[in-house]
Amino acid sequence: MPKPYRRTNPLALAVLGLLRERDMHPYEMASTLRERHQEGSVRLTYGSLYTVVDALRSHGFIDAAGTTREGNRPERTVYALTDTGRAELHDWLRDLIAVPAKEYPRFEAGVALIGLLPPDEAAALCERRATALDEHITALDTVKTDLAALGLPQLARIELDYRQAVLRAERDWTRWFAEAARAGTLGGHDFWVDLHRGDALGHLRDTPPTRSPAG
Amino acid sequence: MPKPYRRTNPLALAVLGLLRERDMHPYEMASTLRERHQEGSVRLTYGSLYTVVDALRSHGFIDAAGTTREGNRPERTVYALTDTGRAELHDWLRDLIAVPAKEYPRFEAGVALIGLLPPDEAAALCERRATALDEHITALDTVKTDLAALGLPQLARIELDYRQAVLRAERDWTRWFAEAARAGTLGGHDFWVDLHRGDALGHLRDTPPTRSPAG
DNA sequence: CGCGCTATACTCGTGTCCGGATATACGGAA
DNA sequence: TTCCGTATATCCGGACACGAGTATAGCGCG
Repeated sequence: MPKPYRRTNPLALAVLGLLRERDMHPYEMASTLRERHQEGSVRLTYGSLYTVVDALRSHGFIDAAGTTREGNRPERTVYALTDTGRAELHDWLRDLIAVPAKEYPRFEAGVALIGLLPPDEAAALCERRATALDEHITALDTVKTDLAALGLPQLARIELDYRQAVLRAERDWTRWFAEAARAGTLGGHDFWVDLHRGDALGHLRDTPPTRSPAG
Repeated sequence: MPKPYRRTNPLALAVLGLLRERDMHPYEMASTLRERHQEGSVRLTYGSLYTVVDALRSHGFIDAAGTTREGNRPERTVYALTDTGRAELHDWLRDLIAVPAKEYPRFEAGVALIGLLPPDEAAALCERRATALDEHITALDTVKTDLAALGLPQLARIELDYRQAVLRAERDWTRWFAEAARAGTLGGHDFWVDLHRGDALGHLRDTPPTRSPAG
């Protein structure tokens, strides 16, 4: 009774996707992912890669297809996709796309506590963030034109379009918030200001009145 | 030489934020977070909570302020924020807001591999997702009006505004993609269709021509 | 008045993640 | 020739996450 596979690390999905094309050894998977700029959408670390490959093997989704050795280099184990592995890939992918999973972006945790900082500092930090996001977005533009120059069609770099769309929304919201915090137009602004009165040194108050600024 | 704190789990940030208000024992932190609907922006599980609290203590950010016991219930350890803890909270929060961290949303990994599914199936799945996102967004609307009815100002639920803004962008992109996939207007569409010719049963091809549809 | 349900308050074990260490090969410069 | 940086290829240990388990308390209901 092998316990069901938990589909945690998306790197495992990428591995299945690669093996659908051809047999590979782990290091080759990593280089191929890098070559295709997939490390932008899937977190890739060697430690995780070998853990994940082993988990997939123990669940029967991939098979060791043999080992090779070149000279005195460490032995390489080449893996191949099994039929259940192919089914798993298909199934996982469908699920990933059709059903939005709850994500916990770090910035959202920060926003929930942003009342702990004084309004003008919060605004300044958000402006910094918005600028950084702008740079990120234009950087993705150059990546896109680079890949287009290599002859890759839009479909082959579609996740960049997605990322840009989300980044733009993030930037717009952040900039809106910075302006609203400066202008004092947010509901609860007076309370926010009161909380940080006499907070010139920038450290946080000891005992806020009644309830948290964020709750 | 205590190794530097790595600021991994945002739950630790939330814990520091709570202790800034008043001393608490872990279970109380959990209930307070739930009460304030913060579990929407910070992942909260008991296992992690106790791990995180212990890590914060071992780094000197919080202190055991004493233990209490009611009747024969298990002993409760109450924690208090230290000065370094207060500084850490402030610093972490500033960093979280000003510097966008690379995130790896699961959907992006799926989008990168979406060429592995035939166009019409991909479109159908994306439409399902877009509908689910619509429901999510309206659900957040009711949460917002509920909290407003309780007298909480906008600032106290600002992270809901943020989440909605991002969800809307996600939904719009997803719907745009579904339509483009159906209409065949994406760059590389012919190639995409060819890949899945004769794929009526929905399983994936064995050997795709030359290169992956996503690479 | 005893039965089951929910709330309180942790604890533990297993699985996962990942930074850094290890070891060889190879090409070019000094 | 030897040194050094980079590419090849994997593994290990410890930190981390979290579901599931444990145990008591209190309350409502028949």
